[in-house]
Amino acid sequence: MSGPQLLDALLAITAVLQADQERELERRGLTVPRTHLLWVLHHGGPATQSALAEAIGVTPRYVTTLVDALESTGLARRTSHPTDRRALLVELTPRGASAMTAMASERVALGDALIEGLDPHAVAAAIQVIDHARERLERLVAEHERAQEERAESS
Amino acid sequence: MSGPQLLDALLAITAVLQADQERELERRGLTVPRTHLLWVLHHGGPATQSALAEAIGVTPRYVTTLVDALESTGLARRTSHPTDRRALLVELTPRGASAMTAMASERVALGDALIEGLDPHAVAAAIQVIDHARERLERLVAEHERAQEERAESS
DNA sequence: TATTGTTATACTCTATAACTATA
DNA sequence: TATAGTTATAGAGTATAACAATA
Repeated sequence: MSGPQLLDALLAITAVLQADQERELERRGLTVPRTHLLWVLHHGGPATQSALAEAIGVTPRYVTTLVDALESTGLARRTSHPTDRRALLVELTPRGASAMTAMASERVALGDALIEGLDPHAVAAAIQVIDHARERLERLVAEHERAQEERAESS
Repeated sequence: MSGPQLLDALLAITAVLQADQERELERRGLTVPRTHLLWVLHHGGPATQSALAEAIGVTPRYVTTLVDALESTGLARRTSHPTDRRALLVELTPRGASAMTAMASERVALGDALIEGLDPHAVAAAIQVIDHARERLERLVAEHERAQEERAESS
């Protein structure tokens, strides 16, 4: 009975979060996948384009496009790989690094703002419910995929 | 302290939900905005393209593209408006209607699956926390927008 | 032979501007 | 004059396939 309600509540806040995020990115001249790539560089340091493709879950070809865009706006740059002459290392420029630092602290501020006026215990309990639901969902998805693979094999 | 953790938990489950949804849509040969349009037709009945543009928050031009795609896959169709010869009414085909019915019940099943093993009271409390956070967020966004408009006016 | 990145191509999402038919 | 929808065009997101240089 309350499961669908939880789903509705999650989808509703998700929609607002995404709209807000997109507005913030637009203000900085960024897009979602470009920001995702910068985020990976911010946390993991310089990386090859293949590694970035793997990390953000897109094709290597699309990483080329993303890095082109980030280079042209001065947020990242390509440097040569020290040992593998096929590969390129992508790294943040100082401007890219400071943009990521600013976004990280804005995100913490947003998180704090979200729970203003709420009992910390209630928030902690809600986090547990959400995490539990996510784990259930991940297991369901994994089962679906396994079932589909079996169907594909048998056909 | 726990605000950013709540945000993280929400973003994490959101990512899984979206990935799951996209896989489901792909299985049916649908896309997110096309499904959104079908959903509006399912709940509100036949509508003009302008009304649909308003309802799903895209330009009228893009509704043309979406309806073209839905017509070519046999899920929706255009009919003439009874009184306004400029306008077209878009409606679900029987196939479109049954696809929407199936998706609605799948969504309820997903909601139920999410909370398996959880105390209903805990779920209800979590829903309250999420709704509260959404309302806070909506207010913040509205304030931001007002502030930006003022800045735009004064410049 | 396998891997890194790029050129070529294509489809979906989405917008603005200009236009046609009708109100 | 205003509105409903379409043609024209463009940029972003994203994929596959073919290819070059290097390992």
